[in-house]
Amino acid sequence: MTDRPSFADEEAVLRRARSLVGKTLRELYGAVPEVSGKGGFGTLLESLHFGLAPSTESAPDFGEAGLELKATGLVRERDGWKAKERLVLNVINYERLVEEEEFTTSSFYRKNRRILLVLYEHQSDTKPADLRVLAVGVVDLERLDPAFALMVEQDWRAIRDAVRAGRAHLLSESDTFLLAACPKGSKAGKELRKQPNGPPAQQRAFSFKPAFVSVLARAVLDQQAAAREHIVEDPSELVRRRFEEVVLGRLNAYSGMTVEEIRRLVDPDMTLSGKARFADLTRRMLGVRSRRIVEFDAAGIEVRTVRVEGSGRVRESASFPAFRMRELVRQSWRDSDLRNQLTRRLLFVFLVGPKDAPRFSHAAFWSLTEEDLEEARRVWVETVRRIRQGRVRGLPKKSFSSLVHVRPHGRNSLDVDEAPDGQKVTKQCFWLDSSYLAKVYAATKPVP
DNA sequence: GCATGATCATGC
DNA sequence: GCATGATCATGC
Repeated sequence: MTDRPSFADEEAVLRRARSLVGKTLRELYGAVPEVSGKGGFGTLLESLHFGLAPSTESAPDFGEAGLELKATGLVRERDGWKAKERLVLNVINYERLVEEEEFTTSSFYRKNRRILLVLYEHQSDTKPADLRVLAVGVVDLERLDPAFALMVEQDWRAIRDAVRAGRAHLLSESDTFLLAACPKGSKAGKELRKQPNGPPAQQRAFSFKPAFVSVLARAVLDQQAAAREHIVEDPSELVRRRFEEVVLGRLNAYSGMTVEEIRRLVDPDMTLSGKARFADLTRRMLGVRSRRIVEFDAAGIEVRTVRVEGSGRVRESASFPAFRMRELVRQSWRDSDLRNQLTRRLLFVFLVGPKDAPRFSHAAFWSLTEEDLEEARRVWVETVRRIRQGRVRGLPKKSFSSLVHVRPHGRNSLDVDEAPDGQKVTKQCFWLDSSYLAKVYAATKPVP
């Protein structure tokens, strides 16, 4: 039994929630119990502000209003607020999940259909009671962008089917797009739970992936980015096919065609000029023109167009956005922009042949392995070390790693970044090595 | 042929 | 006006 205050309805809960906006818990409640660590803010919020006892019930926190309370930290980025982390929802009961047939009657859906989202500004080295609430709002799965609702449902099915197949222990967060099965528990592998058709698996919870939380948060903040296009114009398409099939199907329809043939089909008016011309073409193959794609933003998908020479060799490495050295040295690997980029799902589009007239080969989704990430960490750590030492003209180059290296990425040599010690060098970024791209090409190339 | 440094065209 | 995605240019 839990001791629950009764909020008569949604409006009563929301009134209570809105009184938080712009404040910290210490401002509202004075001396508060000392809590720390992850979830500290959420724990205080439940007990102090809403009078909820800790609960592991399968029903939402506010039964009458049908609202599940969740808090999430945001950080301010150049182009708006971004979620600091994934939003962890209910723990997955593998044995129950495999029995579930319909999404809308699932325990996940019943618990999380409507979430009361409390957004606070994340500050490192700040006690939970001193974090400031930015906004509150309701995230209702039924009222989301219809494509999102269907993508969440598809992700739920993918996770369920993996558990049905006895693969709960192999679930990875990169298997899905918006909703993931994330490890949950003290230390990886320590908290094992039974799964019906396979070996004991680490405890996992359903979670919204960070990019999706950012989208949800910006909707609550009413700061949705403008001028964005959908890949899926008719959401019913997602009733029949999985999102990745829609994306790959759309691209792979052009397999074997030259870029000129594709250009005539997708947009005869476009000129194939500029260094990013094949990336421009890729967007039109997907049916959009804008660089901002709603579904890709929400799923954190990064598209990279890669040209492969006839021999299977890739000449150019793939760049990531330029970094600022002063920001880089303040980050930890765990929270770094590079790790964030590399744990996203990558969508590679391979063009084969001479640079003036290549043919589209195929497109494939790709995720880096834990081993790859460990190598990226090594490069990142060394980069930070050298910047701190003032060796900003000698950052890890291609010969340092066959996965990731550092190279200039400015508009020209006058486009500079300032090191912590004041030295100025051309803006730099991390690059994913061309030899790695060649490996991905070989691994994903369809067998003729 | 390759590593490294520099830059282009576009769109946000 | 700048970031972005990608290619170009140079020198060994």
